[in-house]
Formats: sequence, C-alpha cells, structure tokens
Amino acid sequence: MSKNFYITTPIYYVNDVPHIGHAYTTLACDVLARFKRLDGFNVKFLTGTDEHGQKVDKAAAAAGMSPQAFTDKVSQNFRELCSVMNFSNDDFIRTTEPRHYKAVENLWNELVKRDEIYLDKYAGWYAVRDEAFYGEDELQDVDGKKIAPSGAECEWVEEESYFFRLSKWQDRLLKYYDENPDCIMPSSRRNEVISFVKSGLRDLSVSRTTFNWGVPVPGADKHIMYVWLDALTNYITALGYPNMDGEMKDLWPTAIHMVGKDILRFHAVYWPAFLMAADLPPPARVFAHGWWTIEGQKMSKSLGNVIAPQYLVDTYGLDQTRYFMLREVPFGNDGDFSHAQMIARVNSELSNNLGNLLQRTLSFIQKNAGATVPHPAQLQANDQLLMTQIDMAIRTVRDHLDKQEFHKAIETIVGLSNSANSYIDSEAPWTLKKNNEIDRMNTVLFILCEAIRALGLLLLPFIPDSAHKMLDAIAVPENQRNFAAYGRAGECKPGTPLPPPAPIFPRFEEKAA
RNA sequence: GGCUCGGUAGCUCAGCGGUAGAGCAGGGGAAUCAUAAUCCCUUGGUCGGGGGUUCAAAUCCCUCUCGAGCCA
Repeated sequence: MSKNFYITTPIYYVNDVPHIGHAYTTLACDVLARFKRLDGFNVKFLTGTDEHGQKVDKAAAAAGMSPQAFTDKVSQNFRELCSVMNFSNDDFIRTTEPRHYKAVENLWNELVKRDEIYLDKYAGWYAVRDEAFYGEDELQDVDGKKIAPSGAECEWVEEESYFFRLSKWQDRLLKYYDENPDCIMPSSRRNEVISFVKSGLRDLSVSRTTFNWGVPVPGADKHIMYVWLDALTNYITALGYPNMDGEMKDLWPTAIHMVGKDILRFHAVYWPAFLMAADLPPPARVFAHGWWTIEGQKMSKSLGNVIAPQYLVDTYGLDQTRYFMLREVPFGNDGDFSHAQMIARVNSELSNNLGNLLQRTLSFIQKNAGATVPHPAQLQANDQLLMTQIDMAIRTVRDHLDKQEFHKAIETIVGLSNSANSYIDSEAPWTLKKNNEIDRMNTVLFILCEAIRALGLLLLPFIPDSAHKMLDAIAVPENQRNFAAYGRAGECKPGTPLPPPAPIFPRFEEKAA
C-alpha cells in the first residue's frame, strides 16, 4: 500500500468571484490532505487558477489591462480564499506560469509524436461563453441569434483546427472504467460517464485560431491550444512533468481529482484519454460533488443570493463554516445552505454536545482534581467500553474518508462525543467526589481526557484551529498531534498541569432585532 | 425522445427478501459537573399509487405517477 497521496481541486477560472461552491471543493480536498498527513502519508495538495481563454482576454480588454496583468490581479482572489478558509494547499498553480507552458507543450508534442493529433478543418456554431461547439439541431433562434441549450449565444466559426483522436480511445476508456470501479465517484456519476462514452465519441477539436490568449501550439503559432487540454495538464505540471521521476512517479498514480459535477466529463473522459494517448496512467479517482442551493433556491447573480465564503466566516466562524459544509450533506449530493440549519447544526453538535463535554470535564478537573491530568486506577467495564469505542473510531473515520464520505466521518466523531457525555453522566464524577471515592473519580476523569484527546485528533482535519485548542486544553504536546499518537501510544501523562478551561465552541445567539 | 437515479416518521436520510430504523424536531422523566448545556425513556410511517412473484416484499418483477440528473 502506497503511502503517497495526491489531491487536487479544479483550477478555478480567474474571471469568477470565489463563492461557497469554490470553497466547498477546496475544503473537501483540504480535509483529505490534512487527514492523510496526520496519518503519515506523503501528501501533495494542489489548487490554482485557470487563466487562459477568450473570456479572460475579453475581460482584460474591457478592464483596459493586458491579459497577464489582469490575471495577476484577479487570481489573487483565489489565493485569498485559501487563507480565509484556512486551506493547507502545498502549491498554487497558475496556467500562465512557465513551468506549465513547458508541461503543456511537452504533452502536445508527445501526442503529435504518437499521431494522436492531426490537422483538419472545423466549421460549427461556437459559444464563447461555454467555450464549446454546438450542433445546428441543438440551437434555438431567438431574435435572429443562435442560442445554445445553455443559453449562451453562438457564432458561426470556420477554422483550421487540430483534432485529438478521441474516438479511437472509446474502448480503452470503457475498459478503464470497468477495471477501476472506483475511478469515478459517486457511482451514479460513473454510470452517466459510461453511458456517455458508450453513445460514441467524436474526435475533439484541440486548438483555436480566433484568439491568442493561451498556449501556442508548438510549431504552429497561430493556433492556441484548447483550454481544456491546457487546463487539465496543470495536474501533472505541478508534479514536475515532463520529468517522470520524483513526484510524477510517486504521487501521480495516487491522484484524486475533486470536481464539481459540471466538469465531470472533461475529467473523466477527455483527461484519461489524453493521458493514455501520451502513455501516462489515468488518475486514480475523479470525484464529482454536488451543488449548494441557498435557502432552497439556486445560487445566481440575478437572484443576488451568491454567498461569499468571507461572509460565512464572519457570520458563523471559520471552523463552524468548515464543519457545516461537510457535515450537513452526504458528499456527492446537492445540499441546501440555510441559516436555520447552520445554527441548528453548530449549536447542537459543536456547542452543546462537544463544547459542553469539554467544559464540564475540564472545569471539573480544574476545581476538583488539582488542575492536572488525573492518575487512573484499575479500569472498569464502562471505562473499557469507551476506550474500545475510541480505538475503533479512527478506523471508521479513515474508512469513510477513503470513500470521501465526510458526513459519515463526522457522524462517527459526534457519536464518540455523545458516548463520552453519556459516560460522564453514568459515572458521575461529582457523586464520586462527594462520596470521597477519589481513585475512581480520577480514573473517570482520565478516561474523559483520553476521549477529548481522541476527539481533538480526529477533528484536526475538519476544524484545525478549534481542534488544536482542544488539544491545548489537555496539554497534548505538538509532536503528539498525529495519528501515530492516537490511542495508547500518545496517552495523556498523569500529573501534567492543565490550563484553566475557556469555551472553544460558543453557541450562536441570534441577535435581538 | 432515450438512459440513469430517487419518492420511507413533521424535517434530513439509512435500510434493499424474514416482526419498520437513526439524527433533529415534539412529549415525559432524571441529574445539577457544565456553554439552561447533558443523560434516559417516548409519541410519530398502510415505506408515492396499482398489479404480480414468494410461505414471506420498503426490499424482486411489471405498470402508472411525481422529482432530479445525463444524453439527444
């Protein structure tokens, strides 16, 4: 089993303003990356921006800037998103970087060398907005304009173009899907992709001559490479391609691409085909997640309900936002963001359940057990029971995250917190204190410290700041904050002084009108 | 139009051939260490409609209906 892990977000289109959807995709990657690091993996977590294409060119012109200066400016929005959301990406790639040009040109040459690309002519209806061609029969006439099913306006384009022999790879793709059942998830999406490929693939136009903001085709400067061929290549650029040693060798075979469901086809069909054609292995997995609606409504500029990640963080808190997004909805499904649900989730699970467990345990230790990690005596059946649940939790969480089942992973953690609350009630250290059963009281409190430590460790990937505060509260040393120290290996040391507790998960109180 | 997925408690969903489940919400009780947080118990469903297979169907098959998605 490989101890390498490569996880990527799509590169975001620089023209977009970051919203909750972008934050969601990257958050999912961030949690996986953090988990794997804690689990001892060599991890690379990549995000970045897609900066080429006609739309960027036009937007730059409209802003009176050169495309490069324009993208330098707007790509900043996405770097800021990373710090706003506390993302731990190891690299941030931009398609305008020299390393990327080198990789794309190399991939192109490789495809030409293998006769996977040929020159021909293309004529058809092209939508600038979608950067896609449409068939005559797909279009609607509206006020003399040709409108695509997406609503984008199309123009007739006739140009010389290079084509990729996509049709040739149909059978190989189907074989790849068949031999790798988990290469496209969730399975409903996998079915869609398979039926799309089965319905027949046409060769793909992979160059344009109508604009020049992009990577020029080597040896044919008037051609600019198709944006998707350009964009998808970023995933191997960041690993040093065309250098096939090092990260390409170790990390590439483990690649997981996290994508929104709208760009699944590019990742699950075109991309593996490009790679196989260049004699490179396809990614290990493409996971297509769902969309967020806002209070039951589609998010759209015209409705004015687009939510900026910064707003959520300011309103509810960073970790609260991170927690909610992955807790609320089975990953892969569409989800609804509602203020009421956000409050309900955060108050009941983070504040009441988890926060109160910490507060009641730690303040009890502070007042009644000398403000240090208590010394345990002989464990009883109930203690063993909770310890067993602690030991099992990490395996369950790991299994869930290996399938990108974030909500189930969190459910497992909340379940453990629940059990700890149940345990403190049944063991009632306050009664033990009253009855002067100090050894037993200390044992119970020690077990609770262990539960808190487990919870803190398990929550590190999801809500890093808060989880670190939890571990601070029970004085877990920095070098013990990983999964090698989970369980017996990193047990709390009795006698260690503990700081006075302060609430870590405040309740969200509705402001009075 | 073709294909795929889904319609289970007020809400979100799990179960996918053998006496209907979880969380939240609702109701009752306990406790008072704690962020009035917690714990225990509990009310809710003829499992979208109809037909069939089976000793037995939420679970398999057919059909209708509603919703979502992919493709054309």
